[in-house]
Amino acid sequence: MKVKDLASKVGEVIELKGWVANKRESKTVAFVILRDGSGQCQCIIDVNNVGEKVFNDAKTLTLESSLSILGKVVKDERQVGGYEIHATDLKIIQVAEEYPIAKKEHGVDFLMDQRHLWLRSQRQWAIMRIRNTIIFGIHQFFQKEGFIQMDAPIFTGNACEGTTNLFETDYYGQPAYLSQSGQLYGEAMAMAMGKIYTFGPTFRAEKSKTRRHLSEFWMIEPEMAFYDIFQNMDLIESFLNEVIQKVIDECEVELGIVGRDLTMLEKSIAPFQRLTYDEAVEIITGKQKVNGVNTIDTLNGDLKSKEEEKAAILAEIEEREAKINQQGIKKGERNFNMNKVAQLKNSLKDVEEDLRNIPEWIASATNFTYGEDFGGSDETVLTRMFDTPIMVYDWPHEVKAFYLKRNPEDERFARGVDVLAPEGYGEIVGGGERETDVEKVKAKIIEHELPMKEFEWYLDLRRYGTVPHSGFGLGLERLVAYVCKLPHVRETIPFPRMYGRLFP
RNA sequence: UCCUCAAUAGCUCAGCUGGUUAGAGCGAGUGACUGUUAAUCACUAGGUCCCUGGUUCGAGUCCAGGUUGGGGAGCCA
Repeated sequence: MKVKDLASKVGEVIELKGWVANKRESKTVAFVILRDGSGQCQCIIDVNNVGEKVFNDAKTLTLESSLSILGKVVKDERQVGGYEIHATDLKIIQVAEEYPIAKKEHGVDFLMDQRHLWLRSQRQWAIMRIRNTIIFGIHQFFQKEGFIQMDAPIFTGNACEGTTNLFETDYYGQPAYLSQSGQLYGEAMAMAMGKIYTFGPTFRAEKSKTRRHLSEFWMIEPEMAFYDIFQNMDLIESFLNEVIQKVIDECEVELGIVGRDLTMLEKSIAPFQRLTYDEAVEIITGKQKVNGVNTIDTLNGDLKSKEEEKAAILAEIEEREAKINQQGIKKGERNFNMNKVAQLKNSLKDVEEDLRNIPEWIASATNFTYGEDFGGSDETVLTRMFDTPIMVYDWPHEVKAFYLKRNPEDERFARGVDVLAPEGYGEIVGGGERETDVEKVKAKIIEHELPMKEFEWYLDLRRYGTVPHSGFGLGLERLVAYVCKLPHVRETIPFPRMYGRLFP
């Protein structure tokens, strides 16, 4: 019996197995919040129903102790989930040692050290379930569309985008790298199957300490024969729309737990804004208005509202500190206010960081040099102007990967496309149409100073029945972070691997 | 690799311009109270103030170097 199925068992006596998520006790009655992986439910252990012995056992329960409870399901609107259990019996499996994660705010480093336990907390539980729904939704979408799932190798000899951010391993005496993309292999498979997608881990040794980088992350890379860049963009659009819609439909409870504001997420299910690089640059630099406003004015407006927000937080801190210092204040109320102040101070730090950043974004946007790739702040500035994801295509070929096709109308541009998620989440998809002409690919390999010999097999794909083809790569963790509106990708994967962290 | 901020009790943090035996809350333990939802009351036990060196009569506090972590840049998904 699982907590999620209680609705169908009202009035019956059932057994639940799980862990103590929380406990409150008094002389004659104890309240145990039991979590079983499917949800949480309050169990009432009344000495009059279970007897002295069982009640005394219940009193020994600590946080995260494991147990099974027998009891009657009772509907109670006050409870999370709407039901509670009136226990008739209880079997303790283990009384847990003192649990390190308390019911309070913790620091990131501490929580990361306790990741194996942190996963049990409600918020992490919700994120992992949303991740699962997204993964399943991705497979469903591609399978429905007739794609064949393929597994690209993880050891690879090809360093397709330079070796600086590759993990090198010893492969029977020769260097092998951990894959940073399965795309080249995906192209080969697409020539065999028509439409394929990879779904696997990728590794990048970037010594990045930012909210959107991991050293090990999961990437989904579809590759389609006979698709041009515009068909590619159509696919990206319907793909993301369907996956996000599935999460909205199926993860209402989980999205509620992570505190996701659905209005923005719902707005993103729509045709995406499509901009060429040139158009995007015009908007970033403020020369082109969007709905009557330009980026500079928008950012200055943001600056103003952040300042108001800061003032409001400061006022609330002052108010609550005054309350704390009042004579004769109840201890509980005092603690409550102290906790609030601690939270407020944290949000103050965030607001102050925004206040420092926004002027820098304005400066970086106004001074943007045509021809360069977008930086993190440029992406933020651009996405700030729209509610839906943005697809930027036709990039200056110098800043893009060697395998991208040039725009036949204008050779200055490569047919790459980046999808930028709203709300500051930046690039979640990178893709494009691939070069089909063997000589042009060769020229690019030379330009990028890549070892030609190792790419001979890739060139074969152009020698034997080359066709127009396109594909893209989606970063799973970035998508999860965006869907959940998390401040950092480290919470989107069970055991994040990033610069400076290998354990647990 | 660069810029920037931080490191004090198991946890979250105070500790002002260097000055006796370093504080609070949470958590833990004990007892009382209670159909409770991080909000009752009291008591108790918890510290190599990250490391090394320096300045000083005196360093948690100042300086230098290091270590670890946060945020960001670059690069990317």
